[in-house]
Amino acid sequence: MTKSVRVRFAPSPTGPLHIGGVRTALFNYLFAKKHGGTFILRIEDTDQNRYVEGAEQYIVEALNWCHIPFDEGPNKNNEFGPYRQSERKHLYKKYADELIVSGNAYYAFDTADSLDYYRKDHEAKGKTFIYNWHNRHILSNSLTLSAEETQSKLDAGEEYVIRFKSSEDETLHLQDIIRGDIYVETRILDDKVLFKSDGMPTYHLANIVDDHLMEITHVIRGEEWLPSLALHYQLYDAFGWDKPQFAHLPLILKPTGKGKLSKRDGDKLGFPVLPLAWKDSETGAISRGYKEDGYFPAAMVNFLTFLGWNPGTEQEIFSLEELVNAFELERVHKSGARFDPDKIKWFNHQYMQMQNDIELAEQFKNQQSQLKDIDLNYIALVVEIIKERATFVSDFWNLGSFFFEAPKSYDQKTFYKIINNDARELMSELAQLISHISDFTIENIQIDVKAWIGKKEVGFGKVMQPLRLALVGAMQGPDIFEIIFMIGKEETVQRIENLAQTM
RNA sequence: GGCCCGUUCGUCUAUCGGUUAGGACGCCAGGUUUUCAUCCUGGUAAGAGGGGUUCGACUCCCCUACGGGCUACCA
Repeated sequence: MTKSVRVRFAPSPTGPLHIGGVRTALFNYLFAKKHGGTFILRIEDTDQNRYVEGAEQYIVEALNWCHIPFDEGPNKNNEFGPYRQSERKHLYKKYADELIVSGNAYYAFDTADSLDYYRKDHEAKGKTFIYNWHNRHILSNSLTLSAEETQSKLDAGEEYVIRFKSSEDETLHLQDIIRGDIYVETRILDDKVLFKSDGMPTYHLANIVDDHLMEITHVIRGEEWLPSLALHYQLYDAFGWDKPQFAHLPLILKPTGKGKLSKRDGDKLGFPVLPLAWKDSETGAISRGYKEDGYFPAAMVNFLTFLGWNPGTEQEIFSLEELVNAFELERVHKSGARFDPDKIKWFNHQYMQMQNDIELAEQFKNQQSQLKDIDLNYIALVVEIIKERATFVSDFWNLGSFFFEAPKSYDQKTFYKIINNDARELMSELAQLISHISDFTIENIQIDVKAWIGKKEVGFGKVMQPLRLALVGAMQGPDIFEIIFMIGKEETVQRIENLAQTM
């Protein structure tokens, strides 16, 4: 029997999760659900200096808003917990020690200053300083020091780190579900710090230990981790543990220009890069979020899934359930994908059409104070008419304010175009006509008005243009007879008379 | 600089040795709407370059160029 799938999303709480992180979480979720597995949230807060208040809560809220909740994580199904690495602190030292005993790691006493000096010195000579086999024998560590010296330094409470003893001459064969076979020479790898002088493990140690303890079967993470894969392989081997399978996701790139999408791009480029708005506690600056900008979570999830993945068919609109069924890691791309703010808007427009009118009406009502006393069913009828032209609920008011209140002004250009004695007289007559329509249905209004225009032998435009101006205030909006029917006889007559008077 | 990964229309992508290289976003045009938008139809536009392998390469291999990532006691 194969082990049941267990994947984890392991962000570090250094700020709000951005859209790239959301996609990593999403692919983990999709993969887990596709295989009936478990999706775990693990908070990698081993760097106390970069910890940001509220970040963890943000991550949880973002996942929930996207409807990709985790099955195990902080305060949820504690079977493999705790899920914050800071709360697992006591665990890691033992494993680091184990590696020292087995000869796979060693104590290093080099100060940050001295390493800094080496790096700068090498850089000045056009070389790169790498702490590994070629120079560890001349640096200050338990490999160069005698056992007694090392022990006395330790006893004296001198600061130390524990480094992995990377092998000197080995070719590692790494395997990635998305990228296939990768070969790396260990001679160019450095002896990464596993355990920091502050008593915390580094990412590498904590990650491997936790993935092992939490019985993670598939590590799905961003491409930025690919260079670390060699180290992680060596770590698993050093512990004698089975490795999970790995999949490194392509990065999301800026819409234009160079490099990967960063948190700062959003405000700079005029679109959100965050799922939820975030207020920086230091600067007070607020970064917009997809939620607050009016995106439907399902639209964002749909769009995000198609960044670096596709089902191989021409279908683009997928519910989350369909996504789960169709998702395959093997079809994930190797190369980075540029983020396209236009396309996510298009997705939102598509999802708008699938939304329930009453629910949209509720949102609309909550956003627009003018709607406070308007019947929800009437708002829903308006929504039904105007949503096909809308991308966001916030578009509704501009698209259909005239369903709720008379125009406050008239479009100047159109007004001067249609103003003449003819029009004024026509409008007065039209108001009369409409006020006498007894069975006020769209069909009847249309038939009567058109018949009247035909009888008057004036062009349709002569009547329809001022009529639209009277009702809407501008040359835009849905079918005129639909508007007349919606706002009702009295209101229509009133608006036509208003225009006539203004003329 | 070093190491690793990548490279099909402007963008997201299909293609897994034989296709008029398909779809979507955007853009342009036409139609519908006697308005605007939506919508519909059509159009624009691509295999980085050079070598191989092969009867035949977008597809396989190599080189170059370009892009991306990493190169911390950060994740």
